[in-house]
Amino acid sequence: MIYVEIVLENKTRVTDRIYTYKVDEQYKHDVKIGKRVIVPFGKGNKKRLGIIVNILDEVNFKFELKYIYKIVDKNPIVTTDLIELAFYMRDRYLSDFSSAFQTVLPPGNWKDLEEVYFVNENSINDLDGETYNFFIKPRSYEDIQKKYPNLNITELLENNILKTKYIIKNSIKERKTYFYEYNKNFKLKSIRKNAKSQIKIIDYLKNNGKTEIKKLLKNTSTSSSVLKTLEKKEAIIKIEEVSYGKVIEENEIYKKITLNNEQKEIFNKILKSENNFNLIHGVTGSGKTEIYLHLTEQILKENKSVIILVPEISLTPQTIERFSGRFPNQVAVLHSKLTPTEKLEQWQQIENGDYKIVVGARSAVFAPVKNLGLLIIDEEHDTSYYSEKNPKYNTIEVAEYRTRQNNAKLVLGSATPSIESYYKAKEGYYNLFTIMNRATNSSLPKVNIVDMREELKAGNTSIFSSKLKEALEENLSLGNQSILFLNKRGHTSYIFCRRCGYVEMCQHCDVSMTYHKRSNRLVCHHCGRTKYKPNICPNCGSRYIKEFGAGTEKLEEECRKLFPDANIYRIDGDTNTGKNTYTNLYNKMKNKEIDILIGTQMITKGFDFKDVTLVGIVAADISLNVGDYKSSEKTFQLLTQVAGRAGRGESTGNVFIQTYKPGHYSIMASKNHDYESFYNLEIEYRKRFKYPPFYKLLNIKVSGKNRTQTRLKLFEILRYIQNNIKKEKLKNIEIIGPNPSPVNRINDFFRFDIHFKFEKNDLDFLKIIKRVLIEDEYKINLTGFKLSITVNPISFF
DNA sequence: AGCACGCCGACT
DNA sequence: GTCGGCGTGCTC
Repeated sequence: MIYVEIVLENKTRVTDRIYTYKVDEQYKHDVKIGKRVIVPFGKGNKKRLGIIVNILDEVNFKFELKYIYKIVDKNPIVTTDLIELAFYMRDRYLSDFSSAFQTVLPPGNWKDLEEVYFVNENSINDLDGETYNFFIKPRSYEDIQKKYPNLNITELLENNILKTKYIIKNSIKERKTYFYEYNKNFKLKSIRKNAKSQIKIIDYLKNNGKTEIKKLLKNTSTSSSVLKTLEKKEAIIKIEEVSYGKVIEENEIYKKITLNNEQKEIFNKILKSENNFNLIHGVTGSGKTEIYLHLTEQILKENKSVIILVPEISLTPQTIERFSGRFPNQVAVLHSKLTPTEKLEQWQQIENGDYKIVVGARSAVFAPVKNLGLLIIDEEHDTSYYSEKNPKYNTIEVAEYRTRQNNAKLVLGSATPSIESYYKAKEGYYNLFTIMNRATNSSLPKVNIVDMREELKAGNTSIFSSKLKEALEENLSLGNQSILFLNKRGHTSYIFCRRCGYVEMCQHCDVSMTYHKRSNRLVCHHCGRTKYKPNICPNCGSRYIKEFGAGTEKLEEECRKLFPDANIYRIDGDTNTGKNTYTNLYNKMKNKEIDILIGTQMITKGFDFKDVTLVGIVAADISLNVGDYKSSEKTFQLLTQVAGRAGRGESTGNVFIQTYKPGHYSIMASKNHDYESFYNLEIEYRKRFKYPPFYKLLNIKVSGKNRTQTRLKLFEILRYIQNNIKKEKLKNIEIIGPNPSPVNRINDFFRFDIHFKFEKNDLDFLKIIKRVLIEDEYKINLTGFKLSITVNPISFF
């Protein structure tokens, strides 16, 4: 007897485990790991979709197992490597099986089952014509109820007039094309001489071979009924082929550039090194992309595949052009703007080996390439590499796992590496390569810091400092382009004093307090302490203390007032809706139809605007005061990236950073283009306050309709965890909470958090969490509650 | 999450 | 005597 272990398509935590089924003799040779199966499940033997993850010869169960109902796939739809990866993710990120598998399976293949009813061909006389025709196409129960509410389906099934089968709900259909081919074994004599059309078709197919139906009918000017006749006579054979739409336009060739000595050295070292993990720290414009392209070329020569990941936001036509322009017709693209069908088609073509290069956003790390040889993560510091949905994976860790599986090279690149990655490089876990100079010989921009407190003292309360205003005026008169950057995000804003720059901080934690509009209170997300919003500044006594939050829209308004003759263009989440927004923007910039471009993060990635000579960062403090352990890092990265947009052409760029905290180290370091000194300060802070990379973080969030009960539920969970920590004598685990979540209520659900800090190598702690919350050792009743676990959240709160 | 089972009250 | 409300417990 053969047994299979399967993972079910699932919505609940409770049934989220592996189930074992028997395999009937008739399917014995058909079972393979990675195929989907339909199985009877539960007391009602309701049919469920599952995927085979293991095949066994013997098992030891105290009860009788059930037989699988049916095998869905002819061939496995996922490789064992990727199944292994799904298991790894469930373990590492404490997610459920179902969503861990969702990420590695082809898009749209892991959904609910639906039972459909269709007619038995032999019973044509048992139904009236209309009903019979209705049931030629398989119909769902609801569709039948709508059309024929009084039809007795059960009786029709019993009498074998209707049959049923299971389909996957809303699954994506393959695009199919049909061809005809001449059957060589056909005896021509059986065609009558006066059958002109038939002969015409046969002659055509004999001369031209396999032909698509449309083309065949057009070129022979015949009708499809003739084809039907010939098909019946078996003179011609119908062939069905899956066809694919194109996602990438034919691009201009992107010329190969010879690497300079610095780039060449890195290229060679990456290829030769024993260590497969690499980090390239190169200033903006240092030519990292060119190194990627050369590496890709080399790996392709070795007949291996390449995955290139870029942040979703920078997956602009310009980025895609570079790769598809250098490697025409070899590049697949995966990102969120594709339709489900396009996604599936790209996926299938990658799986077929039609494409050896995949460019995509984070989920492309799971692309089913054959023989992975190189995985590149560009802008590796970007937060979009953290998944916010289950499994809440870190793309870099997954990439490490996948490249290790395939003995492939991993290359991370950034102008501002994340503290974690740079630390790993310094520890020797990654090879570290540093490029200090721009490849194009253009120099790094000159960065000016504007102290906004001085502006206020001088009586300037507008968004623009006088220095930035003057610089904009001058740049406009010279006919050059400018970018204004304002990163307005989040719904809660902080409170600060416009006169002295004072920001309300928590007295017990080193973070700024967040203003909650609803309760008109300031809350510390760290310890949960609150206080009233002050009306006068506790530091200087001024009344200029207030909620901060001017967005890009306001900025645009002010800008138009100030420069009525300039061409001003704004791009942010609100304006970036259409498919061609990026292309339009790019062309407008290139044609100099825009003088001042206003935008959020969007404009900082994936674009090279050669003629931009001035960049103004309107409010550098926004990301600094979010009250998170990563806020300094984020600010430094953002400022450096935005500043890097300036002066990529021949003339030197100018950058103005407006801030109320001119002395802050992340602002100082970005002014001086000094990553190293920023890193040295930041890593000390991380060490002292037990943050990554020295400690790991874990967040448990529970939400529920009732405030008190939700809070108590979290205390109950914590109690089990604490007992285990005590039992196993684990040390150095810091517990913060349960506290209300930053946004305490969403959709009438109250949310509470517990945060843990634990030593980075303490796997025992993770095992405790797994036992308590995933394997459910204590049978914690969570009906009515939602539970969410995040391992290594990017933002602690 | 579903679904079946079972125990209790209301109604024929 | 039996129909159905919903609380409880299980799913290979």
